[in-house]
Amino acid sequence: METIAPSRSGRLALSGLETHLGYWLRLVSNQVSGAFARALQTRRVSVAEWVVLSCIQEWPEAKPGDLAGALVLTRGAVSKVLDKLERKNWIARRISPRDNRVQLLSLTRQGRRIFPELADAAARNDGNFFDCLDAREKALLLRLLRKLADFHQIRNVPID
Amino acid sequence: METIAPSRSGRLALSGLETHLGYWLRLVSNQVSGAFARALQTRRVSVAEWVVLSCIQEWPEAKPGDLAGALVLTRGAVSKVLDKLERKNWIARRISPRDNRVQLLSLTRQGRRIFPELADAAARNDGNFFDCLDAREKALLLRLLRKLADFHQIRNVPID
DNA sequence: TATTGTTATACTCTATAACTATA
DNA sequence: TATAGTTATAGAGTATAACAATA
Repeated sequence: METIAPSRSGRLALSGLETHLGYWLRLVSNQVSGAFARALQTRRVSVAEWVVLSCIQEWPEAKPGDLAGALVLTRGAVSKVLDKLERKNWIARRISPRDNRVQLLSLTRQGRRIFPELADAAARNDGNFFDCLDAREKALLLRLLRKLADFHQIRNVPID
Repeated sequence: METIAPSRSGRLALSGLETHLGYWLRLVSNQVSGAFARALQTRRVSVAEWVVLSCIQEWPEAKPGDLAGALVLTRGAVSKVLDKLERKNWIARRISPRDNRVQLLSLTRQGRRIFPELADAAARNDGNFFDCLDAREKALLLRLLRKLADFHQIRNVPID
């Protein structure tokens, strides 16, 4: 059987790509996100649903338009995610008393019950992944990431 | 106009999500990847095409099956990316003399000409993004990311 | 029989843009 | 007219599984 040249480390050598910090960031980030997405998938929840649910939990009376802005999604895309969450009976839409065009979103009783379960799964996923770093290293990584986020004024909530 | 509560930093507050390192990793990673994807898009190139092109550049005589393994894609998905690159005349498929089922991939003359241009765009994108960190911080970030990648034995090449 | 690559099909996710209803 | 949310449509990207050629 013919094979491509393996690198010393066991990882396929890609010197061109590997020299970039962005490459490593993507490699590691995709692994964490992928693991979490799979954890959610066993509960038939998409990452977008989880993020939207979190936002509604965090911002009582959030409006679909606000979510679209924060998540950098179209209003149409948000509308569909909300449909899914509503069909699961995790969120409710009610018309704003101040403006009949506007919806105010909230968690239902079921939504408030399921949220901490998913949040725990997220925390466990995060914990498992980063526990190979000691407290100092974690703080360092967080500081560097926040510095990058601040510098580039990243304001949106990442979805995928 | 009604609005959701803004945080001190200007970023929407999401204390539940924000406490996780994975959140910040995803936030920053998505920003770098997104910027690069947009840079590629102006040249009508997808990230998958770029990654596959890089692999073929790096591993002469790479085979589609190897790429599927390295990129964690199905052979069908790889086949389609190769179709696109072949239609652009950037790569060539030739049958292995040792096994008629196997294809050996290579860059065409055009592919060899375009590759450094895209690699430069990648380097510029990376440079711009991380230049707000000094050399020590960059080295530190790289060390932490590689530690995570090593610990979790991440071997695949990230695509999205 | 097993393997390599291709293809038909379906699904998910998202954008664009037209639409409804309010303001 | 402008805005909030919905929906019809289309496109990208990927997986599953059946397929053809070869081993």
